[in-house]
Amino acid sequence: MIQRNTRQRDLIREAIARAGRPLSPREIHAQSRRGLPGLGIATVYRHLRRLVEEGWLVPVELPGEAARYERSGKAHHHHFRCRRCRRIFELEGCALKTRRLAPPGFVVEDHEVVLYGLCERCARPARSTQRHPG
Amino acid sequence: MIQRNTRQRDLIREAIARAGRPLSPREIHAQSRRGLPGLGIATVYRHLRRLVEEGWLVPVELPGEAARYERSGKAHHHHFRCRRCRRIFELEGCALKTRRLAPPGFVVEDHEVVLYGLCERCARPARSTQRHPG
DNA sequence: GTGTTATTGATAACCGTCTATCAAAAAGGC
DNA sequence: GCCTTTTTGATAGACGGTTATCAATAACAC
Repeated sequence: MIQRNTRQRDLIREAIARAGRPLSPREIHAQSRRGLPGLGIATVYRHLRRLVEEGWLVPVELPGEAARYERSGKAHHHHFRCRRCRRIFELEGCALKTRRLAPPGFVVEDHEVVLYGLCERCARPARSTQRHPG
Repeated sequence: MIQRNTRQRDLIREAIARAGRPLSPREIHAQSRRGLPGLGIATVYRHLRRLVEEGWLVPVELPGEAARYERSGKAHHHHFRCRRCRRIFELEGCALKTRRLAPPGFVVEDHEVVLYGLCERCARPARSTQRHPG
């Protein structure tokens, strides 16, 4: 059960640490593969599970799609999902009013806020990505 | 393409209309079955799809589990998920502050808020559900 | 380097949800 | 009731995400 350091493990952690936003297993696989083309998807899932168990990672669950993973230990925050590129972005802080959230008798332990829309890149006017700009 | 009225369709709509909270396909199946034991799950899915297309229903998407369905036309609101009984409850209104939700350049089109905790019934002190109450 | 044992990659299998298929049953106009 | 067309129920299968299996490979203590 002793942990060994492997190139695969390092690459996976590096991909997440450098991303600046929560990544899906697929994204992590694609990114880590750049440094080791033979990297298998099963290895990515194995390490994700382990890193979550170790407390180094936290999953960001989303409706109808694969969970994303981000570094643990961050301040309370929420996420933004771009409808065009489907990437998840981290938002700062929490915009939820804390009073009278649920009916009497209900115990609120936690909450999740997800914003949907277009990220900065995808929201740029079309002309900036046109093939034949004026 | 003409719509026929069937007992199955009526039962499914009735289950949703009477529930007072969003139901999963499984919950709808279980409930409707009381009035028609032979009702198949495929029929439930077929009608859910159709009722969504017709605009009578809206899906409530949730991370890592089947969507729930509720009547359309309700005022903007969010949901509560009980961690114990796993039922989803409707909350009144929206507790989200609307200013500066996302970084500059991001376009926020929509949002989702989910509270997690214990519903009124599951939050009750254990003694109220003990087998041998004093 | 050697040996032990963890780790890896490929792939089959799994899981829950949902959809397609199709013969049998039922709705509804006549 | 009769006929046409929709709907139904059972089940196989699709689907995306994830995990198990297992022989080959690699880490690392010596």
